[in-house]
Amino acid sequence: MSVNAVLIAGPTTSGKSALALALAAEINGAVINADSMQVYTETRILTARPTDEDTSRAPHLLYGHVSVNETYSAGRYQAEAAHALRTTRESGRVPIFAGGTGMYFGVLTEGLAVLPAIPSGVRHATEARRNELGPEAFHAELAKRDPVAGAKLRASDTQRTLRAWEVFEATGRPLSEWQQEMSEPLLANMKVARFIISPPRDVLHQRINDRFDAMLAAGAMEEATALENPSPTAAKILGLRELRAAAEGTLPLEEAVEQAKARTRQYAKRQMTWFRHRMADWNWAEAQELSNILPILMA
RNA sequence: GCCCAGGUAGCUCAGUCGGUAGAGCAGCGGAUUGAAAAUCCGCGUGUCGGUGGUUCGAUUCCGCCCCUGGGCA
Repeated sequence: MSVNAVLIAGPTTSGKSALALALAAEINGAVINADSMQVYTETRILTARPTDEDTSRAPHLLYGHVSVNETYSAGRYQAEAAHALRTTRESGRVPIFAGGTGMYFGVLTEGLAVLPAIPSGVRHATEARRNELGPEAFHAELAKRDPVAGAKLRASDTQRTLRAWEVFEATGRPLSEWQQEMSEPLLANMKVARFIISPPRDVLHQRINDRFDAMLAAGAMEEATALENPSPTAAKILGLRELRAAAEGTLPLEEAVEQAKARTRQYAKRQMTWFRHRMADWNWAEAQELSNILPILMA
């Protein structure tokens, strides 16, 4: 093997996890998670996390190690992935990163802006401020503190305007300045093989629909309703909102299921947009067959 | 069999007093630097059931046929 690490990305239900497992067994590898939602402990079904059977066949790192009551972030992923990478290499195994979160792959291959953690109190105060002012006035206030962010972001972009505001609030410096300095990519100076598993769209949609039905049959409803106070990050798990609404009786189950499936399809589409434009030079394969990637790995 | 109501975008529907049509959802395209399974931006994709007729022109008016739902038998 001439590579130090393997990256396998793909939209949800593309079969990337199964491929990563098969590859790990083949080349003495360890699978490291690159998915923002599979880190949560209590939501194995809803996030389609690898099973115990899977994890017994090869080491799996950064899966299900975080409670849904905790908030997670790209920054925390950077630290944890660095550690997982080190221990895996020390054990003599090949690290195989598998997942669907484009931004986390960015941490691996491009780095992340270097800036301090923002205290959670600042985030809460920032949200309260935006609610108080309304999106337009909040955006106008932001532009006074951080003109670059003000010009770049729309008032309607809740998430990014909040982020820009809280960074300025906590550090006294505009986010755009912090972003000038990037950390070293986790995989800097390593020989890396990169793959995208990209099934045809109609196949993907069929699999998404089927998988959600399977999740329900496997107890997704019980899993969703059992969660108490999921953090804002965990609350975004697809299907969670819909199933909880159904359990509360505010949405018919059939509609909840349709909405959850639709949102999953839309997510897969966003993933594909990212991959097409940010990972255009990766090795693209339609199916999760080992034979699609082994020749390239061994070359 | 007869009487109503309806057949318009993938779905639910609006509309055109005759000049080839528009909303929501779905879908498609794009952005993405610490909540990213999030957040944001852009785009109607259509034999207006079929067929004859009237008309310069029919999705719209008229006839017939087909289909769906309800009622009467």
